[in-house]
Amino acid sequence: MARHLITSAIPYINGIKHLGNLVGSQLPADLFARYQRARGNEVLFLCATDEHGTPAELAAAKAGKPVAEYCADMHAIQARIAEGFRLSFDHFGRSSSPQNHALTQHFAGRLADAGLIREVSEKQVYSIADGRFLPDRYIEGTCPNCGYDRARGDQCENCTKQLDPTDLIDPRSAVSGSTDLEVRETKHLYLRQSALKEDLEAWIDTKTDWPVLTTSIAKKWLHDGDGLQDRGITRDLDWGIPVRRGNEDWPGMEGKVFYVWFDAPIEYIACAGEWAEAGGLDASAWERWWRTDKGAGDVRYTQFMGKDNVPFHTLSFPATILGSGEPWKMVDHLKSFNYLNYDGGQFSTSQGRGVFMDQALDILPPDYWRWWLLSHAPENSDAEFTWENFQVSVNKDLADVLGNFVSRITKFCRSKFSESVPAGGAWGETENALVADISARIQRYESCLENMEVRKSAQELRGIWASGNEYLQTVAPWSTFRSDPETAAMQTRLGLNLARLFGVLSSPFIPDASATIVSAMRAHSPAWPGDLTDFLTAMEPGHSFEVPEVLFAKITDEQREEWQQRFGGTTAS
RNA sequence: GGCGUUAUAGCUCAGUUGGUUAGAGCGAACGACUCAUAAUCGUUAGGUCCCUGGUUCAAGUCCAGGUAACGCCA
Repeated sequence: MARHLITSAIPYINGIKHLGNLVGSQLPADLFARYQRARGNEVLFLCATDEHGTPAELAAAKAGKPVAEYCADMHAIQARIAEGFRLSFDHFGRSSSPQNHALTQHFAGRLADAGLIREVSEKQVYSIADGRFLPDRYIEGTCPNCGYDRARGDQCENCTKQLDPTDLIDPRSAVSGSTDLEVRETKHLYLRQSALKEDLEAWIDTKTDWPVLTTSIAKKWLHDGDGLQDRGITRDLDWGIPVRRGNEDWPGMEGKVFYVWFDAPIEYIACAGEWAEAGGLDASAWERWWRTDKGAGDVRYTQFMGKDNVPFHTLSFPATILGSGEPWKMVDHLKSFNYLNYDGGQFSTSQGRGVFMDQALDILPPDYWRWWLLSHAPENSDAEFTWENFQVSVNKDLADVLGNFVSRITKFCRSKFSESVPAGGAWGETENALVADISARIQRYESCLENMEVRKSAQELRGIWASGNEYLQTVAPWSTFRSDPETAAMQTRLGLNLARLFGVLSSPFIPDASATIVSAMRAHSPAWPGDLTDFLTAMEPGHSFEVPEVLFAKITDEQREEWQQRFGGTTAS
């Protein structure tokens, strides 16, 4: 039995993510996890919320809540939505967990011991009224270049000129509007990524099976300009993981926290600790997934993420792990996704443009979204969501091809025979050919899923559903029935068994509908098909079933138009 | 301004290391069926593979230049 460690990029805490975020990491990771479990493999599937940093603090302030409370609330909301989409995390953790505090401090200590941390003194803008240092983009002022009065400390978005906060005329805090600012000297820790460049490159060179997109991004960062740059791992904030060197204080670093990019990926590991704790297990339970010296040698680790996250996962996080000198499990395969656009533009939180995860679940069941998103996943290039395409795809694939198949075969059997599998007749050439055809299709389906070819696997699955309709159309039991009821019974029996097969095979994509089909067939948690002839004769004559409710109601033109309107945003096209 | 990605049928997209007549689904037209969610099944029609030039016996595929869209960075 293979062992799969699977992680999805961890979503940031401030707000609800849109469909593009969902299809870029969590959803395909869930597909893979569900498939591997269905094949009987051992899976640990982890995700969490990324909770530290300035945006979280500001969002909390805006909501009028203490940041810890805000994060706890938002974590609960994101967890509920994830459940709504049937994301089957073994644990949905939090980067603010005690486990992550301890582990992040541990890594920092190890890196310091290895001589991979250096201290840097730098000048940053301090807001006296806010009582805090301000990151560049939270300082506003007048652009010295074009006179735009709302330029940010990192860049003027009017003339795009790159700025330093000290360049701004009449700078003020974007948090409070206060102009009572001063430049203060502050000390920070930097991870000497440059010293690990050779190790990182050697490691990446071993990953010959990674997509070109992934390795080329990594190589670019390794070689661009002066090569891989050292990176600050601390910040002057209140909310975060206090800077400590392992279990000890870090002189000079009092009151500072680790920078969110440093602690967030470590949460992948810490999350396994949270999972063990939640299940009442001891440390060995999670260490056998993460420590190659404690049983993780046979683990295959796959990460899912959007393309913007690739540098962190190919360089920064591996630098942390390699630099520690400890035997942590490193990623084996890294599946990255492009972006999903919304109706000719980008999803936009500020403009309310596009569909967000909570809204999606308000209007339709999760299977609709899962099917469309996965069958149109932005694997090779950016993809496009349009309501017309969504309506047509979902109606055709789910309602007409799959839903109607289950409906027609169960209703036919009920009207001509009864609500149990009919007896009589024997397979002929057509049936044997069908089994051979579907066997080949299943093999392709499995191989696509194994290789995480998301779109292709959806196509294969759809083809399997369609073969059921082709069969019924060819043998036409409704005609056969008049002259040869025995043969019609055999054809109907096979049709019912096909419905059960589709239920089982579809579970990674559309878990709810799959469960409905399987339970309507009164097939109790059937295993993934092995020998197809056996599988398609499993429901024997006399086995009772029920005719399920309509599996997928169609999306009407009225609904589509209403949603198009509602989610078009303030600058609707 | 630099870098990167993309450009294939009306739409959404496949096209492996260059190798006959460029594929799928949807949409369209026509036909079959009438068990079923006006569903299904079959057939057909649609392409100057963005443009120009080059390499080659052979280019959607490789190279150069251009155009357009998008993204990232300084």
